[in-house]
Amino acid sequence: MSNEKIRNMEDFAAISGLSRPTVSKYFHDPASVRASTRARIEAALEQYDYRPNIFAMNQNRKLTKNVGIVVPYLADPFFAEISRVIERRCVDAGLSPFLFNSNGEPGYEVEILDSLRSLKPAGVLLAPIGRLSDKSAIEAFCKDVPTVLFDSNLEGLGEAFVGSDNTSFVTQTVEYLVRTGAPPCFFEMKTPANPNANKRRIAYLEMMERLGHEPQVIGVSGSGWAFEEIGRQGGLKALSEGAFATDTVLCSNDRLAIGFLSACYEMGVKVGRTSDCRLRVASHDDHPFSKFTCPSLTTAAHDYSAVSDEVVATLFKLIDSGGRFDNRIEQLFAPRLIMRDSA
Amino acid sequence: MSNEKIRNMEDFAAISGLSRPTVSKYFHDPASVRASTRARIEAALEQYDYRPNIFAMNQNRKLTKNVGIVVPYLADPFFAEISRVIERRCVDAGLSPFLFNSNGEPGYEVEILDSLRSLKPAGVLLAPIGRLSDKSAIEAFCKDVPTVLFDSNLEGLGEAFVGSDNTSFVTQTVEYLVRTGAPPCFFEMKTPANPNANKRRIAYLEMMERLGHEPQVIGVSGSGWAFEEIGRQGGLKALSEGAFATDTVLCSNDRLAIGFLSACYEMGVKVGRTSDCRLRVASHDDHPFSKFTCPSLTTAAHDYSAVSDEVVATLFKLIDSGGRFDNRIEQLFAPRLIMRDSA
DNA sequence: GTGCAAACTTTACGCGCGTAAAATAAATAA
DNA sequence: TTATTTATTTTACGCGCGTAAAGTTTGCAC
Repeated sequence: MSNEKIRNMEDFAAISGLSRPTVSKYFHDPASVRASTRARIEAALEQYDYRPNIFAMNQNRKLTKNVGIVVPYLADPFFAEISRVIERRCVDAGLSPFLFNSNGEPGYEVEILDSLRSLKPAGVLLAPIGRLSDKSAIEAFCKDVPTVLFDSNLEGLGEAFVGSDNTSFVTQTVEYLVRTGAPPCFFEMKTPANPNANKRRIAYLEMMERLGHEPQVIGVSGSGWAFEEIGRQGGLKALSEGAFATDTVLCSNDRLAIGFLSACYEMGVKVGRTSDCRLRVASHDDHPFSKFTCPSLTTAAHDYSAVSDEVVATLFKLIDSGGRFDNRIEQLFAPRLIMRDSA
Repeated sequence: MSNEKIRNMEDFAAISGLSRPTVSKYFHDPASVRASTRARIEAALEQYDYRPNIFAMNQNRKLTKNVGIVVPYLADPFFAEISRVIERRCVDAGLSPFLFNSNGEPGYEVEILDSLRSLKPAGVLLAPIGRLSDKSAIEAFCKDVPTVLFDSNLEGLGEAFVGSDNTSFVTQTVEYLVRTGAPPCFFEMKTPANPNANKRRIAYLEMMERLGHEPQVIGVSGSGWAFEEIGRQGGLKALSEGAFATDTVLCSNDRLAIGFLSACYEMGVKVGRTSDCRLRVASHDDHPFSKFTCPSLTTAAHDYSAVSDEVVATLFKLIDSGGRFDNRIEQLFAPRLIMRDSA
């Protein structure tokens, strides 16, 4: 590395013996310049490690290379994990991802979208908070900025949706539970924040009917995103009231199940599929911690990798198509049953 | 909202009947203009919801209002939580936080710092990966950008460090465990990623000596950030070998303890402080999930709120001081013992 | 060698704002 | 009232780059 000071692209172009517009073109798309030119630039880059000023770049570009990633609740390892993978894919594709956390607060979600607007992003990947989201604000945003929704589908919003097939989650778990024991009761939040929860309840009811069993939904009260605590409190209450018609409980999601299992433990209710157990518990999501619950949690796993691949691929397609699709695309991925000790 | 199009600050200044430099000054610091002027701008702002172009703003400002927040592993809810609080504090102070996740990869940590450099941030809050971090790269970065370290202290790097007092964690837990039962064995990773782990082991050894008990450190193998799995595997091995000299185990951190508890459960080792239990287990961090383990985990809690307040306050002081302190500041906060069922 | 397209250079302008300097106006103190 | 401080306006320049247009060179096929 030399010690001559490269102050701007002008300087850098000079020392690499090229004109500034050519260098500018290279940074816009390295493949757009001749191989020999590219080599010269890259050699100079090694020597002087110049980087274009991103503010000046983005100021004039009609389309920046910025990508916004917005998740509803980053303290949930599920979102931490998926946003990590998405970020990486964006970087690999030469885009600059910016990660934002709505933290379950619809007002903050809107604020994020507002500040995202001024980043002039090429596209945005948005996992909305859900039921409580300010849909008209999101709709307005999607009109201005090419947006792909993921995780939670808000009907009609954004150019595309990529997520997991909620029905298939439940179909698989219910089928498994019925095949191997008693038909499950369904344990969920009465007023879930996330629309996926509604799809799962409906799928449960349909599946139970199809299999000829009486469904039983136990809705616990509580709001917000402290699902574990809600599951625990609801579990303590339901267990002490003997609310479950069968010995099998299917939780709407793993975080609820984590709380429910802690309630079972506290009340001395042994969970598992062996004969000495009083309850079987299963759930959905394959939360990173579900392997470490006591007992380990039987659940249905999102196809993380497929979802994140597809959500990024869809965004790239969207950007290439100039930010609009003719028709809104919906892509659902099938989950996979993970059998562990709890059911 | 009117439908006249405000294209830039020029237009906006015109409709609010002021000059552009005055408006510019307002956006730089609202308190720097007369109250009546401020009112006029804010009235116009309501009507036209103009926002300055952040790229043009940052291009010329010697000091931007950007703040970088870098955490080593966002899938750890501890970091998700603390970064959330810090982000919020920054927004409230009129700064623009940008959150980055090193994901335990030292190479990526350096990449993040590189791209942060070009954001020209007023300051950076960095929780380094730790032992594996590229210290010379971080040192070079800290020379260029005012940086406050938090969570893990890399000696001498950055202008300040804010974190929890690791010694106090261990002093409190060991004291409690000894007072209420057998002296603890210490369960940790052989080659921990995080320097805090070393401080905790040393504190354990010192405390045991002070109390006149024979220390026993059980170091489990494994690397990376999958602490739960490492704790589980190490736990299974240690339990089956009967490696623990006493009936009390103190884990270096909660994530390890979560894995260890799942190993205990799997092996039918009952954990708790009642007489029918074979093992007591305690730990450190008060991980968001430690309340939901089976049994719930006795641990020592970071003073999240004090740490995040102080880390942000320190950054503000640093920015006000022009990016440098005369002497490197270290601020440690005392943890608090959280007694639950596991010990 | 001719012809031609692609790549490159030169020139020139603009983006939206920061910021400095000098002149003017307004608020405050005396 | 006058002097003084503080705000504001005017003017003017620059930041680092995108990008368009017109001319020049290069590589390549024939």
